[in-house]
Amino acid sequence: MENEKASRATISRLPRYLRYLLECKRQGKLNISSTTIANDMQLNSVQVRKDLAIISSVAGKPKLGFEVDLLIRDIEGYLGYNNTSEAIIVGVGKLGKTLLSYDGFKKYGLHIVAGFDVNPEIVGTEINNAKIFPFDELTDFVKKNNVYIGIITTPKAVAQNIAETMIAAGIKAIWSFAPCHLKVPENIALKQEDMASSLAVLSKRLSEILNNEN
Amino acid sequence: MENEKASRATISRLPRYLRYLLECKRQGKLNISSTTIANDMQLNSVQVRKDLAIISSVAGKPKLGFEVDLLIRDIEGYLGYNNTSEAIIVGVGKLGKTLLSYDGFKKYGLHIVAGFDVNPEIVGTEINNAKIFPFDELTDFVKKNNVYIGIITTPKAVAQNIAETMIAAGIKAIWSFAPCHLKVPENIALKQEDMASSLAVLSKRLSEILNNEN
DNA sequence: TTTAATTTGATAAAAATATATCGATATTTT
DNA sequence: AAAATATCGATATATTTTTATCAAATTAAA
Repeated sequence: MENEKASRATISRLPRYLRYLLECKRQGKLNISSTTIANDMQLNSVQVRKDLAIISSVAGKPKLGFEVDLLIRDIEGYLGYNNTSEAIIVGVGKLGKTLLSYDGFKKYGLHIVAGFDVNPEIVGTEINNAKIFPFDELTDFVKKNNVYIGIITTPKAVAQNIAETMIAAGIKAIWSFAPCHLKVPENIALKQEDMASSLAVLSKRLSEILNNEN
Repeated sequence: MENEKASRATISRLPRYLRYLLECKRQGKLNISSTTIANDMQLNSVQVRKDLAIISSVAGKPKLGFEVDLLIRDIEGYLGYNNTSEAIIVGVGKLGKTLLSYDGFKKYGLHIVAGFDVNPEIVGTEINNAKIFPFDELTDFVKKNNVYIGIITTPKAVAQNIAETMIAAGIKAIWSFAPCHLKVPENIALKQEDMASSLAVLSKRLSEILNNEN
């Protein structure tokens, strides 16, 4: 269907387009132009058109723009928001609990079906319909339930180990919130949230701004 | 001192270098080569040398590499980890509490000094030495205490409004965890954590992997 | 002391990403 | 019905970021 493959940058913008388009729909807009999208989202309009062309074959009409509903359909389809995939989470501390009880994931087609932890006080409880199991049972669970996505919210000391256990059990995609760099084989998808990175970028920008003002 | 300015990509890698170098130091290594760093961190060695050259004037010695201590000193200095800056957080729900009680920020030179919320049950409490105030008092607090960094962990419906209140009060850098795009003037630093983006990239990679294997 | 090995740092090339230009086209206005 | 206008989509250009190449330099080994 589409020739060119979406770049990482394009993919990371798609959820933003989707949010924007859903808001348009809510406001009753039937059509939207790439120029308008670009203005509102602080992007370049050529970029918007290219991004949309890559994941959708819907053609925009001069003077009118694109049909909102069709774009929503195509982005959701492309991102797989329609068919949910299951995930497990390891480390049911503060952050783990927060993610477990976050309902927004549903929208993104993600369903956290179980948590794992070593703390006996937490094991056996249930958060948002997900049972918390002892860490030992991870391998069995993953194999039995064919889960491909693993989320890591543990202290850094154990994160690498957990990643390896996950991979051995059959996990193919790891989303890590542990403050350390994980090493995984090439055929494993890995996305690491790094607060230190984000903060570095932010505070560097801040110091530029403060310097400019004085 | 340094001619070329660090790119956003370079800056975001610096905390990772630092973590790695601190580990080297812990292991008693005095020197480290860019080749070794690159191997261990799964980067390109040229990139490592360039990154380091931009933020440090320390010269690497052929056959030995760079002096670990000096690199640590320069990265920490560049990132401002020595002089901590204060921040406030708005939205003391699950995520807000998690961030408030996260001790790791200290290392990054960030100190969350107060929280703000509208929920009367939370207002008046204290988390990790930070008092929680009614949202109304934000402007006063920011002005009196000369705080420049604001963290947003509220539902999306109110996030844009809060950003604007922050900016009006004097906040210059906003770190947002709200699942929506914020619009701010150019002279405000903004870093938005977007879980939907991350997840999109991850699950797209996953589907590539799964497709390749079948 | 000479040789071999390894790393740096400068420069060049490549890849990825973002932006600019412009003719063609559909809609609205005149 | 014709003209004006806004938008698309194709192509070209620019910028940013990453990776490759290689001579010069330094250390350790022979």
